[in-house]
Amino acid sequence: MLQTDTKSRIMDAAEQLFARDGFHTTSLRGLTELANVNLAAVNYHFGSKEGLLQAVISRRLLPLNELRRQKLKTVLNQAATVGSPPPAADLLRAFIEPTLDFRNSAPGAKDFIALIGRSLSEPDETVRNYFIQQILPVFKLLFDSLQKALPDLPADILMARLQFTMGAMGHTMCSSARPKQLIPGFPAPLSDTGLVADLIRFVSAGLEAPC
Amino acid sequence: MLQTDTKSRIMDAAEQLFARDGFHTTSLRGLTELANVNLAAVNYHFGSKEGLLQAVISRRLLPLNELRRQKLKTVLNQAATVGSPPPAADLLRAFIEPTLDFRNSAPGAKDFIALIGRSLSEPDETVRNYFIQQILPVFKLLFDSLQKALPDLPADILMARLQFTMGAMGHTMCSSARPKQLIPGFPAPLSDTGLVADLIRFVSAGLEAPC
DNA sequence: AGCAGTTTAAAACAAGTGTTTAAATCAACC
DNA sequence: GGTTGATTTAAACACTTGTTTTAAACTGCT
Repeated sequence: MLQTDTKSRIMDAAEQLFARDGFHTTSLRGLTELANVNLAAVNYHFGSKEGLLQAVISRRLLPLNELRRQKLKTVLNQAATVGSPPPAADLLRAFIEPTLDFRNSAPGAKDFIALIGRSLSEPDETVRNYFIQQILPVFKLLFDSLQKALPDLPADILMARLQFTMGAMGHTMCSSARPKQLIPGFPAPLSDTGLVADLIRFVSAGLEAPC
Repeated sequence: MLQTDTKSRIMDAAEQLFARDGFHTTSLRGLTELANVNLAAVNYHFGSKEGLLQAVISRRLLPLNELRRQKLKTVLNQAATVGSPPPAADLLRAFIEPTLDFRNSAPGAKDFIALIGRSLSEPDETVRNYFIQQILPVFKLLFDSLQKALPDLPADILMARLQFTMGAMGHTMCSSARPKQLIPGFPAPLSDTGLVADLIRFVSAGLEAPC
């Protein structure tokens, strides 16, 4: 067999279609056709469509969050040796930048980032719940670290601003995965790397704004 | 007949359900049951489910965008009389604040804001296209005004930061419509008015960040 | 060879979807 | 009061969905 195994082909196709069309809109018939597998293979390997979703999310989110955690720890350790609070911008970079690096790590990773970016505002709780459940620990680490970085910022305002940050991040991630269409009268969008670099500047300034 | 007319009842129910469950996930059977009308009434009055969506969006978005346009013009006129460029924060407030005022203007308006907030990142183009089409003129006005307010900021970076802004705004709008669930370890969220006030501070600082 | 785990194939299942139809009902007007 | 047009009703249509079932074929391993 030259192709990858059935299970992987299903997950790759799912990642692509869930990201492009959404979870509910994607039909197993279209999915299995794209993956070149039999319709029944999904239920055989993953139990259900929802089981497939969970597998698709876990496959990429676990290593991504682990990468975030490591980078956050590095920033915290560096600050601890110097004896000063960690810079907020460095913490945000540690959380955001892996998302970009990650997108180029695997062929389907870009689709995946769009999927979770969208899940933040999705009406359906299926995707969002799996996502939140997996990101919560590292998000908590980010939150606690930022409280040390910005001790004068009230906790509820920090929380609100992190929500803005997640919104900006999610929106950017999933619209940069869409085919870019020039809107007449507006400038061409930045490159992906430029976009993320400026996103970090944007949210850093926003987080440190007076209140 | 004590109740409002059929057409309005359908639109009210649609607004509520499209916002809560999404456009595709909402079935006409559940919708017409909630509205207390016959199943066929939707196709009779609006031609199709999509026609209903378009009507729901236009009903609220047209006056909302008109309000935004007026407020923007006011800021621009005030700046013109003084002879100085308009302050970026005032422009953003003129664009963002009507969204909040609007939410309290009608019983279903809060649902509606969640609907368009979500549409920004929705995979399906149906909702997003109607939304973008209607908001584009006033968005262009905001963009041009901000270029005057921040003449040193390159156009493509301004565009990117407005994208961040829309992301933060949309995410905030549609998650504040969701039933708030306390997450253990995190502070309780701000009130709606407090959230919008801080959103304006957040994006103002972000827009004016050095680049 | 033989066994177990996989994969395919085709079909059917039960349920849900938007839309259409034709008859019934209602309201208003001459 | 009867007629016309708009509206409502219940039923059916054509189609798609996720899932299950049955059987057959293929895989790698001892």
